[in-house]
Amino acid sequence: MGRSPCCDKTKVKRGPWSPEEDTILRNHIQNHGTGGNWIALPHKAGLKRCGKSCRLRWLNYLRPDIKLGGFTQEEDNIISSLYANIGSRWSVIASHLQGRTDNDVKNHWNTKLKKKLPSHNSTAINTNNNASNSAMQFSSSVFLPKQEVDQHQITNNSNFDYSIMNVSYQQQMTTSNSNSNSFNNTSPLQENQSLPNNVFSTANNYASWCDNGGVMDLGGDLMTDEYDFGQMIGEVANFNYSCQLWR
DNA sequence: AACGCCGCCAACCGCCTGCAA
DNA sequence: CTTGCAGGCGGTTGGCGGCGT
Repeated sequence: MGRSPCCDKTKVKRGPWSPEEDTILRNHIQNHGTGGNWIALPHKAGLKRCGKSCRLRWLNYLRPDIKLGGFTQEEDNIISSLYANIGSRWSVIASHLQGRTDNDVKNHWNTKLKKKLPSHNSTAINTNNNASNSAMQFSSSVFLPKQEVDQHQITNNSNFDYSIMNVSYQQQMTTSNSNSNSFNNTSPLQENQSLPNNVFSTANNYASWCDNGGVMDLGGDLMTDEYDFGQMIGEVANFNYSCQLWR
């Protein structure tokens, strides 16, 4: 038995939005908000559209903070890094890019970045579907290609200090297993001077972490009382790794 | 000029998740 | 605890425009 549709497809308009429809939707949301109910919104606004279609149109196109135009090299780097780290979690990736939507990021990846990907790098790109014992799995569902990074470290003399990952990984596992002893807010960078300070500059994660007083905002994964070493270290490692391969 | 191919991207589809009843 | 609904999300599609022949 299939799922019932969210609206009667025969009674709603589909296809591209007209400027008039955009104006109606924009005005309605700016004057009344979404009302917390997208399904009811088109009826209230006088639109013959499915509620989901209205939501998508607003989020991907009409929102005032939408950033239009091409992606910068820095944005490309962030997308590539995060994709290597967490796979196709486009909403999470988009949350790291001011004014970009998940649809934007997804389209950009599929049409541009995926083609730039070196073929030999294909095995290094993790999705959450191919995690295995050879990958490091963190509590935040981030999978790190340990062997790939390890091997790359050995063969390419990358300046990434992998030892810091081991320390942080063990701390993370210990904490999650014992369900106690929250992390203090000491940056791993402060504990290990061998990691270049500029390693975070592109992704801005370390800066964000400092700015937030040790709180890491990773889209939907807001860490509050404790620092998510696993996720951050995973991002750093993969960022370095993907940057090396990118060259 | 006409046609076909291809890339881009807006929009749709359907599954998953969270939450309220 | 179960069920149903709405929102959120990622995968996919289809239309359009640019470009080459």
